[in-house]
Amino acid sequence: MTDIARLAGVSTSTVSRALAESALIPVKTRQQIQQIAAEHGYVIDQRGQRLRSSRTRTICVAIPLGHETDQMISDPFFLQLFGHIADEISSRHYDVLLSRIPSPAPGWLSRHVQTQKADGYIVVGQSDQHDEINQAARAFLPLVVWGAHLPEQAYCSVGSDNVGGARAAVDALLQAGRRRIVFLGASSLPEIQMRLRGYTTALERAGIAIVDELIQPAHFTGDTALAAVQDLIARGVAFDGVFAASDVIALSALRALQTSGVSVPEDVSVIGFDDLALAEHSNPRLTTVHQDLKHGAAALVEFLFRRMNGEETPSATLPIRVVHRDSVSLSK
Amino acid sequence: MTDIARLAGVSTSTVSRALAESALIPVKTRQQIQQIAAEHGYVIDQRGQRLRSSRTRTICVAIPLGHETDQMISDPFFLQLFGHIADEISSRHYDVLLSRIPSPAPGWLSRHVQTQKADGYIVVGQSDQHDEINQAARAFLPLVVWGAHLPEQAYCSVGSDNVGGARAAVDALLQAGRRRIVFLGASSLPEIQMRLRGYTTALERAGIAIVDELIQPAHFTGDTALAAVQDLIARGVAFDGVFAASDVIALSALRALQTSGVSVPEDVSVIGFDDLALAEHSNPRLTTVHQDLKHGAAALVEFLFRRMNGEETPSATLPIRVVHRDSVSLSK
DNA sequence: GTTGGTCCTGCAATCGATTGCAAAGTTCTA
DNA sequence: TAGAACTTTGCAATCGATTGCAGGACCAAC
Repeated sequence: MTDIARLAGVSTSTVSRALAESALIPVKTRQQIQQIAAEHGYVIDQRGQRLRSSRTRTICVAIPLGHETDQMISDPFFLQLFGHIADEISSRHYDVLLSRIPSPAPGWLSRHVQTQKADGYIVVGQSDQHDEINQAARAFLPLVVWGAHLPEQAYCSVGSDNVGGARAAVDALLQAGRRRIVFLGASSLPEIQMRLRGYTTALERAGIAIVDELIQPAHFTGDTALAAVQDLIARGVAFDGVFAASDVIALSALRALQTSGVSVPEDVSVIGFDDLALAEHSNPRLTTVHQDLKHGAAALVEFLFRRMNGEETPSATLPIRVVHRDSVSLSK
Repeated sequence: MTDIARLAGVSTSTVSRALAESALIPVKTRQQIQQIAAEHGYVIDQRGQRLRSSRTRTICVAIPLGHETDQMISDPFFLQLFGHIADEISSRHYDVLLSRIPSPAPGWLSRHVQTQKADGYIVVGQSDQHDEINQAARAFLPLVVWGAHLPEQAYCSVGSDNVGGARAAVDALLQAGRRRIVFLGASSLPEIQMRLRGYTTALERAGIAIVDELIQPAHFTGDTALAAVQDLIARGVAFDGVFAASDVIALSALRALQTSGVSVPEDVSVIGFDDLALAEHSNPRLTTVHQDLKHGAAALVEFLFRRMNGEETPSATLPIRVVHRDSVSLSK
């Protein structure tokens, strides 16, 4: 900047103000200086600018992986949500900083915020970090979370109606005449826990007893789901429906059933959760619960920017709907 | 940091050195200072650190969209590649900064580099910015590009064997007895141009004339592909095979054919390019050309880090293979 | 007691911008 | 023509770290 100042025959103050379109500098001078800067390929160094002005024009998207360290960014659900978030942020001319937190140590979020790398934070998935997020949110306003709405939550969250969605999913299976319905999902995660609650509620309302054996853990990567279903079949456990807590898990279940010669949807009907792009193209096409990630991402970013302006925002729960395709039979 | 220094009864120099694990500070003092910092939740402010030390520990992934401004980050191919890249970068404990460049102005890359926001750059797709990238690469070493290997290329690129892959794809259709093969793709992009070259080469070798009418533009978003295929059918143009320059385009073509009552693969065989997760789950399952994005991403990041250490790296072309599924018949 | 060597520690300069304040220059008014 | 009012400019402090260099403390050897 000193060089540009010398070339323009003014001080760095004037250059700084000219490039910032300050009204203090007459339009003519402003244009001259901008011209010189452009000719010499000069752009403002973000390092200095950020230090002095404390604004980074960057949003950090953080993914805590307290529950399973090996989940990757390349997970389809995360990528699809992240894509929409990134589109929203970049259309507001902010940069997107992506941070994967493999094994969150106590205080990680507060510390991360303190590094001043970003003006606002979007945390994707609460993992098992509810308390940590709560604590960070108390001292730092521009923070929104994708996930479940939990009791005693001090932060702003946006997420789908997990309980209602799960209930609708199980109802769809019940309507298809299914009675012995398997639940596949990792109930250590808040969102999955709520889907499990929807599952039990729907069964109870239908007067069907909960069978512990039919509730099986399954991670997002899908491998454990495959094993769980194969194991059920091998042990001769009878079931005629599967509610998978995510589409990736559902696709694994589909594969396990098909390789065991079980026909879907006739012998066993399968319903997923998420409605990823994958679901529409699977074979048979996956019946699933649709989460509107595009609107979810828009809401997250909208709330975040309001918070960066000092405004408070409420949490939001997005409605969901069942998308009927071919993996659930119409009736038994 | 001043506060920590006061609390520890030392100078900021000592605190800085202690937190950086400098050998100048005795282990005991070092631990004491780290202890105090931890207790008070102090972490080094990146703004100051970056300004002073000129290292950001951040890699920027930039996507120039000179060819079609409306392509989004949520494009499945990009997301899948980006996911792998982000995994590689974050496993090296670097942050990932994502920058979408909707309408690249001349000099955008050099300017971006000058802002000092990142230590290295990965440009995904050359778009129509070959010259721009060349120019930036001359002054800035830590820059690698995902894309085609072009003549007079001054930068390091990693990409698939587009010509060979396309030739193999068309050969697969020829072996299935197909003779009137449609090409769907936006030939303004270098990578697609090479796939088009592979297409023409394969046909010429088989002694089949190139029919201009069968070469149709189609953007990555897929909508134009749908329209193009519908248009061909409506105009009564005869064809028995489709080579789509991407899986997303192939899936659109599949949909257009199916809604028109054309059976795949019997009436028309379809082959794609990319082998996204989508391809495996489509109906019929998509025969396509597999790009090994995981290894590609690993190579990109490996090369980038070598370049950040001042080393020169060559460009790489990854081998490719046809994955036979159900959208191409075995023979006519 | 002097010299020479280690081992620690802190002063002060530096990275590249932004901005409050004061001064200089210009125009307007009485 | 003096004084007020306004416009334009630059000085210098500041943001929060890092690091070369000098100096102090301590010890051993002669």
